[in-house]
Amino acid sequence: MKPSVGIRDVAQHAGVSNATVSNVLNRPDVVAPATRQRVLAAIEQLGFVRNESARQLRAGSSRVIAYVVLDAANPFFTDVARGVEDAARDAGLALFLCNSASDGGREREYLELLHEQRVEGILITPVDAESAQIAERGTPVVLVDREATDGTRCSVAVDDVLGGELAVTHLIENGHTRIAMVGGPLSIQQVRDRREGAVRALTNAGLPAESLTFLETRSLQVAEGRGAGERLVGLPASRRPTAAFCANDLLALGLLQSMTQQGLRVPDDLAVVGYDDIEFAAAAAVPLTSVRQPREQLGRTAAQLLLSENEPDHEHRHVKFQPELVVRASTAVKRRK
Amino acid sequence: MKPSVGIRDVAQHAGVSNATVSNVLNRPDVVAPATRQRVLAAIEQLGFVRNESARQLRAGSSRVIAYVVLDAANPFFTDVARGVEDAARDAGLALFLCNSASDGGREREYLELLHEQRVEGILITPVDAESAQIAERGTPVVLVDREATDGTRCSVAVDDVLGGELAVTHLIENGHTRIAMVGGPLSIQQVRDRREGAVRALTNAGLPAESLTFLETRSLQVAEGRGAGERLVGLPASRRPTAAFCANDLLALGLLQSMTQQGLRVPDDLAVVGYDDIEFAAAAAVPLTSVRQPREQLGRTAAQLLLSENEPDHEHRHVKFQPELVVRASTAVKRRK
DNA sequence: CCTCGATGTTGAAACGTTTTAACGCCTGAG
DNA sequence: CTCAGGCGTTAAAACGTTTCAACATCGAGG
Repeated sequence: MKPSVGIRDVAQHAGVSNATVSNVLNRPDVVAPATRQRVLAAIEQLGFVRNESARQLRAGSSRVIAYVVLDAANPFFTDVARGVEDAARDAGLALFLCNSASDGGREREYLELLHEQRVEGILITPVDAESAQIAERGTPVVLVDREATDGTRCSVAVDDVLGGELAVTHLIENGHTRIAMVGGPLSIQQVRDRREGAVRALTNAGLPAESLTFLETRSLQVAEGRGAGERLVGLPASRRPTAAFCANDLLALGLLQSMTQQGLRVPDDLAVVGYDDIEFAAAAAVPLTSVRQPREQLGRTAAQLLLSENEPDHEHRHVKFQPELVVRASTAVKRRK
Repeated sequence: MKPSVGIRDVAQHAGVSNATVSNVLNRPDVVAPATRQRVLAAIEQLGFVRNESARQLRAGSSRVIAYVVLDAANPFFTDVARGVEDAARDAGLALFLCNSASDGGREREYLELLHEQRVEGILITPVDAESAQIAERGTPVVLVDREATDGTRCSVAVDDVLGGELAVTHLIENGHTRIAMVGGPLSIQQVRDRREGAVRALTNAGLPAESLTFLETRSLQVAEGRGAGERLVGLPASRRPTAAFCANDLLALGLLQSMTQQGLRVPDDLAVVGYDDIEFAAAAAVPLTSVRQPREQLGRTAAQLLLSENEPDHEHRHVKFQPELVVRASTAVKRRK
């Protein structure tokens, strides 16, 4: 069933030593063309596949990096992953994606496995602050979309406070004064930062911090956005916000849907701003104003930082990108009729 | 920097032989409790991490399966992956996700790497029919969302002809007779099958096959759906379809957006049916009628089939699931005003 | 007191590569 | 004719585990 043809079978078949076969595989230029041909033919004929475990055991390096992602179903992360993969390919590395699905247990298991596999490096968007304290075990680790609090590793993040400020400032400029923020849970650093930015925008405009109605959700999924929409509409008209800032686009899409179902118009009855600018934001029936993060660049930079880890004079760095507001129909200024 | 503490360092530190350490790791019950404690303490103290390469080299098995996915950014595939991972976890295996991004070259590279890594098995949604002919190299391979034409491997698929038939029959029952199908490229088997189903539905209803306007797209992305929408609206009113069947939900979402932008109402001016029933389909501003595939079950079954591959009396099987129509607002019957 | 089986532990041989230093051969210079 | 140097090839030693047969140790049964 599995004859498991090895390098020495190939060697024997080609009438050379196994060292020569190894050379053909790793330094083709060093072996005479004639011999090389003979060896390649033997490889083809026997269906030989190099055993990466043995190779790695001896050679040390694995040619693989991994990205442990928080939620593989969130388009934001798949876009980041695309950036990671591009950078990895440029460096001749393959990328394995692991999905922790916001589960600390899974995350730990994958980290353990990846360490054991001796991957070249690990990128991770950790489930929570605790799990970010992953013990250093010899494999370089870079935090993605989180800021490393201590100086023990590199991190790549986006300025979420600024993002929140951009979003809410935009709403204020459009004449809104009663604004809601939808997001949660507050255990997520991002949500806290974005809210802080929102409050700062209000303060800058001379508005009281209380004019921000905070609707906390249990997760950042579409369904939660729908729920928030219902809560919003249930508020007494005098206190009901005229605009909502959502902590991510999935929530915003849910909110949007909820509005439409309840017979309210976006942006006329409620302006909506999302966060992440995922592809579906632009594709929504009412295209969503959103705070764009440089997703692919985030991934690409994280990968590059990871690769620089084993340079001799490596210093851990914390890169922070600036977000950018993308204005679309969901916050168009109310038409005077 | 990397002292690389091995099993024998642990052994020495605990005053036992390396065989005992190995036993603690793999058969804890066989070693005396006292010794076990001592060894575990040494492991902890030295920060030992088992070298999986060496383990695998000797032991043969890798405790990992991989899923080579066609497009990691398509929610359909991430849902399938979720099913795969659940099944893998139940079997004590980890899942590595690899993204071929519809690129035959990447796909080949990943397959090569995975073979070399000696993963326990590979699940793959191949880029095209050719690449489905992956040479058997000792690692079990199962096709996902594709039907294996030859009997050399297992496959898990969904009846796409039936799916197309369900979709278009529904439209016909709602009174539509001029129907468009949006999808492509036709090199994708799924698209061909779904079209075949659409035609069959028309035939069953006694309508001519020509009443199906086929709008071919270059990919199954949102942007292509928007483009198709513009082409559709550009048709002379007499020939313009009153309903559209899209080969997947991404196209349908694009089409939907295009309609709204052009001031047409869904479903009043154009009824729309999608395919896959991804989460965003229900969350769209006009909730999308769609053909649901048992995504997670697809993944789960594929994984189970893969695991059964190394049973002694294994026979390659081809599982085919039935799709199901989910009716939502995008095909609500036109209200008589 | 001897034997036996059970229980725990160990030494050494794999596993399939990569790598290093050495080897033989050939060519051209002296 | 000798010798230095280049080139292609090779034997053998790693790499860090797992596994297996063998080995102590001990208590019980004869």
